[in-house]
Amino acid sequence: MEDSTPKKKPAKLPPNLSKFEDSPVFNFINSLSPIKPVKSIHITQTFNSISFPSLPVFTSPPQHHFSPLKSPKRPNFSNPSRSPPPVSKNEGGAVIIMDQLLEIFVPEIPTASTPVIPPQETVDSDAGEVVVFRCPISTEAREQEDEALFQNDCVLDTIEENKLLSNLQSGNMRRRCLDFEMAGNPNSATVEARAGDASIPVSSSSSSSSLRRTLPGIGLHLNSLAATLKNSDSDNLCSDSQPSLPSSSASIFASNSTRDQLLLASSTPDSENPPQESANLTGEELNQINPKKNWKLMENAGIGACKRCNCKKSRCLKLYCECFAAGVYCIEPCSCQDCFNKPIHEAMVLETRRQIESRNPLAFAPKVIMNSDSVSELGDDSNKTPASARHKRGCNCKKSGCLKKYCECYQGGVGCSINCRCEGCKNAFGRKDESALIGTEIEQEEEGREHCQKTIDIQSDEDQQNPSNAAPSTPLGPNRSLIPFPFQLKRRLPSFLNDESSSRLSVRFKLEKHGITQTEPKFEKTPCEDVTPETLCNGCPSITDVKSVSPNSKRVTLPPPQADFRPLPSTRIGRKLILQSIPSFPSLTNQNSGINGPSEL
DNA sequence: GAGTTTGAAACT
DNA sequence: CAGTTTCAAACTC
Repeated sequence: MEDSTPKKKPAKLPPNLSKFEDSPVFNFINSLSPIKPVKSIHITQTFNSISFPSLPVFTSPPQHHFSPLKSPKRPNFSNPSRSPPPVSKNEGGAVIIMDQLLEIFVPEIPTASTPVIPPQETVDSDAGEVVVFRCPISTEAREQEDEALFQNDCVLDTIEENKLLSNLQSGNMRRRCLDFEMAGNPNSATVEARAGDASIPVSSSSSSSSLRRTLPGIGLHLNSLAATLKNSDSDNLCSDSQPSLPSSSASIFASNSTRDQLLLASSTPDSENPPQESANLTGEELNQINPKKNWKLMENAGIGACKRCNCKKSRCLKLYCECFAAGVYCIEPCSCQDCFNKPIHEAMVLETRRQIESRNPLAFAPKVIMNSDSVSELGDDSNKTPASARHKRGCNCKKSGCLKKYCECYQGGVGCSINCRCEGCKNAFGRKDESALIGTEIEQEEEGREHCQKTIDIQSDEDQQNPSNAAPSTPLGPNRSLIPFPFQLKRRLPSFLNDESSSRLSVRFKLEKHGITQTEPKFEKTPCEDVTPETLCNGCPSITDVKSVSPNSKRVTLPPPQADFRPLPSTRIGRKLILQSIPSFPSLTNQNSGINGPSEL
């Protein structure tokens, strides 16, 4: 890490900086701040860097890329996690996420077998940096293996594939986010490539090996996988689902950010390891050749993760622009005019972002926030609508009845809350009036339920003890269980880890798989319903995306409401909303093995 | 694909 | 803080 860091800094940082660092004042500040300034600053020029300053909560979307929600399409992806992870969390989270991501690709592989990412570099550095530098090492090897396994798995299990696909889909966003970050990162060739133009093709032109270097492997990897899968299964899975799914832009954002990190991390490794590329790239290469085509395919597949804006007057420098709001650069597929949201205009983008944040520090925060309690619930079922998830500000719908994507709550896959000023709310995910009922009573009631559920989960957990179950601690578990993790991890790792939720996740997934778990009433009709299985829906998110960034953003990602799952009104209602901006306390204490990454960290 | 509707974002 | 305008996504045809 350090090696790379120094290189970067000199270039970007003013000469004076070093002096400052040495100054007593600087040292003092350093001692006070948990975050190490130097590294973090540098990580990349991405938005994130900027965002950090503002609020921990917001790791800016771009950075971690965490801009989960926006990717509206990805919402599914991101599972709502509980609390917004503080910036510091991200660091640890990043590592974890990586693992999980890998796992996603290689669902079957037992975590234990895989070497864990070396914790070394991590701790202090920013999430961004950490990710970048670290991942390369352990990740690659692992990734390759995973890939191979993955392919095999694909053949074996269709369902699994679907899920994977969904994940991959979300990957689009990641990739973009990744790109975005990359832009900031001097090291990445990608940036330059993009800088010239958003044209993705850049990568395509280069040879496969070169491509690797140029493009972040993960992003490509995801794309390729998606493409590959699509051919086989994707059609089945996503095509329909996506459209219907409410994309939570906000959630997407959050998820995105997380994803981005993942991508970034993974990407780095790829670049370093050309060899892997070949393996992964089969699909990729194809994609690169026809970026547009790929894009289209992905969209069709429901991958929708990729956001495309169509801005004409905002120059993509206002929140009107979904890309900008999500913390990602506009890319070729965008139909925007006079776009300034490109790496070449990074300074402007950052400045604008800064201004917006100055006006509204939460502007780039995930729009959908999770209730602290929700994690356990949601975490289990990625598919299900997070009971406690709610839109940060609430909507103001007058005519849509909160039943269309005009409504941010609906779009985010969450119910309306007392914060909403909507009229005639009919939000399928939860009406405002329902939330109004929120009371301690309900909460208690709910808790009772949860308690029961936990008991069940625990039991099941015990019963199923397998490697995968071990999963409780590790994301590696079954494919399904894995999927949700990445999102959750993003922002709230700490709290997340503490919960049993992680363990429950795996278990629950299994149960669901067997049809054992479902207790919740079915949702009337959610977008995803028709098509699919929960997972898919989640994946499809129109995105989860999260448009953004704050730690929350990660959380933001809400799974699109699932047909099968509808949180009981009581459930949702009962929860208190926690402003994500406030970082949850990292509860490192219990971390069990819950998650590989964290535990190791 | 063009036009309309809608509600968030931005502005006053 | 409220009202108005601008904007682009979502939606409809």
